[in-house]
Amino acid sequence: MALQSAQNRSAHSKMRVTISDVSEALGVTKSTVSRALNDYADISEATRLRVRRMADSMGYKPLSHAQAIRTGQTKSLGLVIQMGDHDAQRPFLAEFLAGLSQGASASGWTLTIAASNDDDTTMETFKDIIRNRRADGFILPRTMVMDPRIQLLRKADVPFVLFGRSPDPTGCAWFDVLGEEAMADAVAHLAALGHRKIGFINGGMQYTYGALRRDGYLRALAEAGLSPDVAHMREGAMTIADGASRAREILTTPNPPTAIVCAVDMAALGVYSAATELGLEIAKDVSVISYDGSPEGAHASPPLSTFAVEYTQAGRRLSEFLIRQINGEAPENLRETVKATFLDRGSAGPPRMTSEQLADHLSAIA
Amino acid sequence: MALQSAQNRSAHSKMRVTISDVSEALGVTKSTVSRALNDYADISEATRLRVRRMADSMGYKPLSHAQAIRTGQTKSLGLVIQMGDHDAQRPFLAEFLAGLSQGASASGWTLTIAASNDDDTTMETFKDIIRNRRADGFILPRTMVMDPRIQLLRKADVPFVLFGRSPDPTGCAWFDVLGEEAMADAVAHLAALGHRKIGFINGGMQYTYGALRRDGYLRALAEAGLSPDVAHMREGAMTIADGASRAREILTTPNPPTAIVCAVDMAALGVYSAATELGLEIAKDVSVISYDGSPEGAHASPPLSTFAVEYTQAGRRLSEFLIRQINGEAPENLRETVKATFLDRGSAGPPRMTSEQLADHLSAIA
DNA sequence: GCCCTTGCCGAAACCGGTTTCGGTACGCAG
DNA sequence: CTGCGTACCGAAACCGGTTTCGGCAAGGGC
Repeated sequence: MALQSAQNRSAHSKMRVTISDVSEALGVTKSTVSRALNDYADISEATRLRVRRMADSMGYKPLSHAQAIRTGQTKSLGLVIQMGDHDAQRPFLAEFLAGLSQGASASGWTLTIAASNDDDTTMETFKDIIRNRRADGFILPRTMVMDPRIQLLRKADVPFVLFGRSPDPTGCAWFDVLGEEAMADAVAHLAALGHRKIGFINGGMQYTYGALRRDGYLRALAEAGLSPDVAHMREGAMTIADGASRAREILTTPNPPTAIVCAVDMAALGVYSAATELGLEIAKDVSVISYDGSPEGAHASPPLSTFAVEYTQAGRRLSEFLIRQINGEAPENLRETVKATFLDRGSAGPPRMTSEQLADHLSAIA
Repeated sequence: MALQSAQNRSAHSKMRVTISDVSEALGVTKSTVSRALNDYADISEATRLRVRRMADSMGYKPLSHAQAIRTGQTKSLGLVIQMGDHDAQRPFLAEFLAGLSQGASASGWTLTIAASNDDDTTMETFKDIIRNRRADGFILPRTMVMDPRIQLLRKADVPFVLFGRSPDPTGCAWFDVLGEEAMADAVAHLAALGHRKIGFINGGMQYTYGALRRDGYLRALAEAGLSPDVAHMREGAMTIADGASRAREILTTPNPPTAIVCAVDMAALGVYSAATELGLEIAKDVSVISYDGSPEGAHASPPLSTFAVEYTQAGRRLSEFLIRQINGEAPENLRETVKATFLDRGSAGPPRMTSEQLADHLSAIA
């Protein structure tokens, strides 16, 4: 009945129920309702309960915009997608967004997104969102070693969480997948299969994962008693074309590796095409293990063995962390890393030839 | 100087400049400033200009949340991503979002997105966003023949635009790509190459594009003087697996087609795997033309000939249309369709064998 | 010269919340 | 019985805008 009277109060039949509706139904002032719902100390437990119940039964939910003008909090998380970026992240975007959205809406928050083309507009986009208070904090995917976004948000004192880690962790919360562990596991796996020369094609070194994955590769190499060979190491491969050219260089060295570890799936698919071009068979002549768990890899032949990242989980944790940070928790306590899960799909096998035989085979074909 | 005084007014040095700052700087009331900026008729041209200039020079921009509580308009567009959906749309999501974001921010609007898993939560998500006024209107991708989203939004009287057309167009604005034209062009192209039997693998018939693309296929077949054969037509193929099983069925009929038109790229990639499995060579034994322009198709071998859709443009137009509709324009005037652009990448060639020879070849192998 | 529009702007209410400031009632000590 | 602190809630200001209402002055018709 209280509900009905509230609904009939206005000419609009389908009006929202406001805080005044609740307060009138209870015979108290809106300030009491507000403070009761926001757990102020000067509200008696009995009143708090009465208000809670009535608000629930009437289906009252405060309008976030109305709150925002006083509190300054929009209850929305910002995400700026950089389009100029290599298309490496695109296949995962849907999952990532789903995770972010889930984590946000679990606390009644929403997700505000913007896209930008180049780096300049990216920073302007951030500034614009901050100025107009369209978001209370930001999720920063693809953390870079020198990240202008971090600098900007630090200076503006706006909360943010990283998908990735940072070399300067002060005041940074993050969620990340241990790419270095994956690279190390990949090397160990290949060494156990009998490979003695294992190459490495890294991704962009401007990202913080670059150094991490390289170190993981080098560490596992050492642990396997193998020595690194700079002739078999390349970096900056984010696309299929990148991976193909790097692989061609590596495989045509005098002592080519019989296996290649890739930091990103796209580069691995480039290795596939380079191998085909050179007359080599993946998993037999040259083994490949990669990282990302992208669907394209599953459809390649042979299917690409790769370390899969759960982007939905990452998104969920990131928005949760960001909300908690906005609500006052220390960013240092909001850090989590998880391991990637290895999908052994068949692109890595025991070496059919030694490095020498492989070199002979290649020169014979050419 | 006006700017400085405004900034120094508060203890917070980096406060936004509010409407009061502007009005004080001009010696008028905020109501005058508000009406001047909103083009009210009872403001003299001289005053309007003075206000405009001062607002610009001070960098004043109204806070959308503050406006929202009076006007009810959030100045944000809603998009609900359905994750349960087939992964067909994922590769394009980034471009689509970028377009939406561009179109929105061009008018100072933002994009609020949410993800949902199943159909039930989708509708709840819509209701939730409407109730809490997180968006003023919605973009509906993947229009369905019986679309519960349209029903809901119609009843709630919330503006929306379709990415796709609707069988019940009353009150609907849309942007769409002419898939039927693409299918027709594909058939004509294949017929010109000499194909006499051309199969068709359609996508989901619950979507409005299903009937359209089928009709386009049938129309072009008739125009080429060819008769349709139900044995060579399948539907409901949205994934690689779907396409593969449909292709297997079609190619193992007594008089198999020498070419197959696919409504979606994923299905076409399924045709690839079925063909490989059957010992057939794409573009030689069986030609394929598809639709979507997905990146996966470009990396297949041979690269997939497909009709590409410009998702960025689609997104841009859609948010533009939606904003204009929210601002009062009639949805009937906000409709646009464009043609897809054919990317001839080599998966369609002249038939190496006739249908009969193909059938013999297949039975010989088996 | 007077009245009545019309143009233009200020004053104040309003939107839906939050927060500050007092004031009342009560319990308890002196 | 009085004084005082405390628990609890109402009144009102406030956030940053929009919108209604009314009033003043200039202009036009008679």
